Amino acid sequence: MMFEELISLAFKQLLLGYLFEFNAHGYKIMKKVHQDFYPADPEINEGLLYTTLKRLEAEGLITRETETEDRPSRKVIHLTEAGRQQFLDWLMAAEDEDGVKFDFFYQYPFLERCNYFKYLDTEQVELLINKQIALSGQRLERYRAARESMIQKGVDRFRLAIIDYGISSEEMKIEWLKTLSERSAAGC
Amino acid sequence: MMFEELISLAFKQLLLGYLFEFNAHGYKIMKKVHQDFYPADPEINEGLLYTTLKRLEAEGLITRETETEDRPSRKVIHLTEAGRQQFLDWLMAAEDEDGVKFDFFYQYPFLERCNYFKYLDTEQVELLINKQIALSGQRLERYRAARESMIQKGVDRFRLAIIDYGISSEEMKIEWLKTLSERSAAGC
DNA sequence: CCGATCATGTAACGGGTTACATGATTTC
DNA sequence: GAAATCATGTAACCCGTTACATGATCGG
Repeated sequence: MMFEELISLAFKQLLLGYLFEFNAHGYKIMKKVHQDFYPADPEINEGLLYTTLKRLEAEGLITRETETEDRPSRKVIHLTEAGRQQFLDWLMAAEDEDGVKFDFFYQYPFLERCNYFKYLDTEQVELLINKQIALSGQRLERYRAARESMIQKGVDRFRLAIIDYGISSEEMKIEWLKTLSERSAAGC
Repeated sequence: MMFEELISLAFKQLLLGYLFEFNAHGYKIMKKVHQDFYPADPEINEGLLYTTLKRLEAEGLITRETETEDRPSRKVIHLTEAGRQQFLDWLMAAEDEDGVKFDFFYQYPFLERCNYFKYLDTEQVELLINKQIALSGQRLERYRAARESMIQKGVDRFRLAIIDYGISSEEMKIEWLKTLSERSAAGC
């Protein structure tokens, strides 16, 4: 069968996760992905979706059956046992390192700019920092609202913990940005 | 000239940043990138480097002059005025949002797994959490060591702030992981 | 002189984005 | 019957990875 060492990549894993929880057809998944991650409404990205589904089918991780009863003829997807197993293997894997030395550097794009702030004058730096504080504040609001709606929907404690991570992360950023602002002002 | 809306992507921007600070040839940059980001010693990735340099030259952001004096014939790179300007434009840009709703979700791969922890039993979850705590602890040590060497090298306060962000980030993660562990244990 | 390092490059391939094509069904 | 939405797909392109090719020079 030979697909054991196909490294589980981002989108593929996302699909397996969705399909582990419910059976659906492509369009439905697309809608849900965008509802979960994107605020935009054109609901694009059929490209990756259908090509990845084709690949998953070829790898024997899913099956797709055309539903002729429903008029627009959708293809209902089912996880195969191999697919289920591969998802669980990923879930229980303890390793997720990829060898990058300072991964946090890429996690927050602002840091890339910060790297060169010595070439800017204090006012410009102050402006950029304040912009970031505002952005983090906006994200905090969004995350807190999301947390509330998650509680009302009754999501499990692990998923709630994820949004808590997001909140802590933004709070930490804001604190760090304020310290940075002080340090920047003090150094001239 | 027409290259104004070429969105500045990760590696391209990294190169412009390096070249803003010093003139160098490809091989030297490659060494430095790996020294800064990768612990491995095979020092691979010529592919992206030289193709990107070619692209930057075609875009008029750099010039390359072959140094015939030095024997292995290196090509010394210089940022053009357009290149310098594009770097500064990026540096002073206040926007870095890309529309992803919960970007932090992708920032920490563990969260993707956490999303499905309700399907695992408490011991397995505990195991995975402890592994993450250990990993964060290792990173913390590395970052703190890096901070010390940065101080000794006399890097500017903004670059020091970047490593401080990394340290805060890992400390926050560890705290969050411990809370998660408690919550996980309490829920059964 | 042999291996390590310096130095520059090409080619194949991968996931992901963007844009387009197609057609059925629902809604107004 | 026109517009919106449902539903599936292809094709071109881009960044980045992996692997390979080439050759000069330096240290043992």
